[in-house]
Amino acid sequence: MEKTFNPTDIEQSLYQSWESQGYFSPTGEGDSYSIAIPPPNVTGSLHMGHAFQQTIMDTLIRYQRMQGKNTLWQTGCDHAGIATQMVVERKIAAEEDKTRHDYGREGFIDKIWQWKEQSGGTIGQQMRRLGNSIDWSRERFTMDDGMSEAVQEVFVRLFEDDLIYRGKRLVNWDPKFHTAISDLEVENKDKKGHMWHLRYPLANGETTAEGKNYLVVATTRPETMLGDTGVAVNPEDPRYKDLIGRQVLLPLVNRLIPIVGDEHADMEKGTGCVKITPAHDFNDNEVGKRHNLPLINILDKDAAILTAAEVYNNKGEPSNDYSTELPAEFAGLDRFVARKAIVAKFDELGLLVEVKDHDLVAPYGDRSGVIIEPLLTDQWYVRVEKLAAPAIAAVEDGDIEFVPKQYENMYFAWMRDIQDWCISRQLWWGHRIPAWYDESGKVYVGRSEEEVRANNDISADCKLTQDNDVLDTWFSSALWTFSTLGWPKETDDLKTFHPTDVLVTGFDIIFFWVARMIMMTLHFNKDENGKSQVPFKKVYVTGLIRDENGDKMSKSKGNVIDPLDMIDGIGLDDLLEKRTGNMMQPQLAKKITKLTKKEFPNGIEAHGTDALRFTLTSVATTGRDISWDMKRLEGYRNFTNKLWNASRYVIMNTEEHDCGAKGGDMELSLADRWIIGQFEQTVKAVHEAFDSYRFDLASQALYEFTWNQFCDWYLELTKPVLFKGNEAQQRATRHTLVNILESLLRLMHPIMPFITETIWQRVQPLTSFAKNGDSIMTQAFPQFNAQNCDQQAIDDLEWVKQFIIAIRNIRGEMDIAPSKPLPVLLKNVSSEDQRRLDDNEQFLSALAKLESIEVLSENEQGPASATAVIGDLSLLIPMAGLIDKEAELARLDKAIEKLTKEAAKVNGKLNNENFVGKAPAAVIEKEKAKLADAEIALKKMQEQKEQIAVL
RNA sequence: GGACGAUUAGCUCAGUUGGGAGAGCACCGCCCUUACAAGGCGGGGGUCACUGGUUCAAGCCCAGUAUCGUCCA
Repeated sequence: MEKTFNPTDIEQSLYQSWESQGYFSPTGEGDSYSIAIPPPNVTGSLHMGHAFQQTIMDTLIRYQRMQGKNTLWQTGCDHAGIATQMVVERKIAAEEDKTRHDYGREGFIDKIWQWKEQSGGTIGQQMRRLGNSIDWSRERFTMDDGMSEAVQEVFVRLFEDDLIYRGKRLVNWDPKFHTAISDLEVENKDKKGHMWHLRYPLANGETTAEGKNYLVVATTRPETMLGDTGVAVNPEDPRYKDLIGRQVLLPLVNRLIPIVGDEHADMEKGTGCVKITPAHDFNDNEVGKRHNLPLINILDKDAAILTAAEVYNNKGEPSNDYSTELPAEFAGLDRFVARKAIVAKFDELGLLVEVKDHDLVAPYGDRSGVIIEPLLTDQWYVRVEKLAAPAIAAVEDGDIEFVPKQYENMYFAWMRDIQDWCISRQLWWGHRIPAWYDESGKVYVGRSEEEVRANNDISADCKLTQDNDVLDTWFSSALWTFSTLGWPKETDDLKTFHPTDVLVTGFDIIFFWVARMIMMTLHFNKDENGKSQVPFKKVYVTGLIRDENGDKMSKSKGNVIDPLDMIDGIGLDDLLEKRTGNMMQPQLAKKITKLTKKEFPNGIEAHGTDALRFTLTSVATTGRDISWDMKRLEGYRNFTNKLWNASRYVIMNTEEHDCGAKGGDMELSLADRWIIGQFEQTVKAVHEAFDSYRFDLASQALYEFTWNQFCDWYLELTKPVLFKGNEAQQRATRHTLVNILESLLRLMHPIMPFITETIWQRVQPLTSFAKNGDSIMTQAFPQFNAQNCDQQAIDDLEWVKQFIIAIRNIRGEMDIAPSKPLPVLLKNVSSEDQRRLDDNEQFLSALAKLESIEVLSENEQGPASATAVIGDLSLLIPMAGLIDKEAELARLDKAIEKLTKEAAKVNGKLNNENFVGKAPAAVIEKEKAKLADAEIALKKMQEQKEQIAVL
């Protein structure tokens, strides 16, 4: 074996061999266990969130597979409507200087499919680098035929159940992409802006309580005044309440609009008067509904001012309530240009009262980056209320459990205040809405034009046109768990693998996706008893990985770390190119370069997949945010190297020898019996951790055992046996070495697949383990066996450890070289001590590097010595020529002080009548023992101090 | 303004019916000892944000305060 672990040498070829042998597919035997991957975006590339969640999924899958389950990890991509369309539009613009309109709808969609064939597999290749044991043969795509059929079926059935409707409503309009987007795709950001105070003259000679013939409205969006259909004042407001029911004459358009009394107008804020624009503001829309105000749309799809307004009544029907006339001078102006022009006009007319600085929250499209415009458009909606009720119940009743539990609150909060879901998108890439319109605009929904004609008796000469819009990508994602398994067909896969066992995802998409999946699945899937099926029994919610400063990783911040760069390493220049090349905002490049150079002056070293995975599991705590720490990754890379070298030691000492696999006399040492028990405890801890989704605790238990028990103690303890023991002792120790290591590799395999497989191939043949197949992947996971825990061995070895540590401590404190063998004298040796001494002299001598061990007779004082205490036993190392008097006195003082404090604390407790009277007996006993130990040690230390002091 | 979460060692974080305050990294000292210097051995370091309460006993339970974060308005 090489002296250092070199992950790049082994990972790729191992993965290919696993994949080609079909180890990732369900075996068809045993109870089933399935996980549906949250489908990554087809345009995406692997980021830390993917690496994190997929590592956890793979760990679960490998763990369950090794426990004999029929495991399926279902994968695939989602078609990512806007994102994909953008990618291909940018590509044809750059390469051919064409727009999608040059291609036309069908041609453009073909173009996207071509792109998908060529580039859509990127993320899949990257996922392989993580070691994911995914059944690639079942990979799905939300736009493939089967899933499209499922989407269509769901749409039609929901429509038939009156759970889908079409309506004219205010939506989040993205003026760049010309599509509606959902609330969840809107990012609200704090922004510095202004509050304009505009004078609106009162009509019919009315005056305010103060005698003014106008109202002053405060607004952050003056340009929308062209669409105002009312002014709201607070009904309690003494300044204005008498004006409720009167009118103002809207400047520039000379529209008479009513003054309404509404709580929405806050007396404390602004001027207390709020202009109401129901067609361009969500709050105003609500106010408008309450007061039956018409809606006037003044913006086109680019969010530029219309030549003529569109007037609707509050049912969304065209109306003649107001003139559609708008001032010609603003027509065609972009909303922000129009804002300036309108403010200037108000100023010119003497109607601009003042402009104040104002902090506001502006909605941005999360992909386009432009400010979202609330716009009145025809859209399709899912009526969610009815679907939400059973989805809430499923979690309340425990059919679905969130881990950690606290996320259920988040889920309930959202579900109980849920809005209808706008599912139409004005895009070309996606599932086209299966709805057709006749020439009068009447809508028909069906699986095909033929079905629509047949079901509705529409003759062939009547022209039908299909809806131009497509469905929100999340609509198809909501069907993910069951559509990937073949729904609407009743497949064996559905019977075997649905409901899935667990969903692993981030809390940021509980609303987007998790909740919608629950609603859709419950509605469309029933078990054999007719009970609704959940999509998954558990939702394991991971934290969000942030950068080392706790900031969200994003391309624009330039703080993204590519998981593959941590696996393979990357030079500074390449990293800079990656972070600053092809940026949306090139002006940030300089800042990002500086930041990157500071953070990674030498680029990123290679750490290998196993170290990355181990790090990811070890940060999988119950918290919500995880600050990524490169140092931690480095630490775990060192850990893989430690495991590698420990294995190297084991193999060097066993490979050419008799390890007892075929029998032969074996005499287990104390260390052998002890490590076997320690391993058993670790097995137990790992099972508990996996079963409770505490991956951090699992990796901690593995780390602790491997490094601090197996390497630091056990391997050292095998050396005296292997160098000096008899044949039976050597055979027993070799047997323990190879078998513990072999089992440990299986125990670690779910988290670190590559290194464990590589070493296992070398070690397993040396053991008596009866393997099942040629890969560690298909072996049985270790199970806890209480019979392997030998308490006597644990206690004895604990004593041995204490003995050795005590000597080492004196060495360290006294600056005695580790290479210098020391004589040790023992006082107060009990029969138990004597037994332990007799059994373990070799261990003690070797690990504490002792020259001799001598037991003093009862009344023998011994020479001036540095002393350590283990219970009643005193260890003495003669000072002669080795130890400085003052240094030893100082060391004793330090120890005495520590013990005195402890004794005083415990004493205080035991002298408290209330404590002695009320605390459980076991607790009191423990305290008493603690006090006794401290007092004995203290006494000995003090005696020792006196003895040395007189020298 | 509302809801939720956080506050424990220099940093990143564990701490599961209340009973010994922990890990990794960083730090200090010694050491190239035949698995490993990506290492070994030893060591230092915390008023568990603050105030009050419950309890024999509080990092943990309760109430309040402060600061930070996320989402919503």
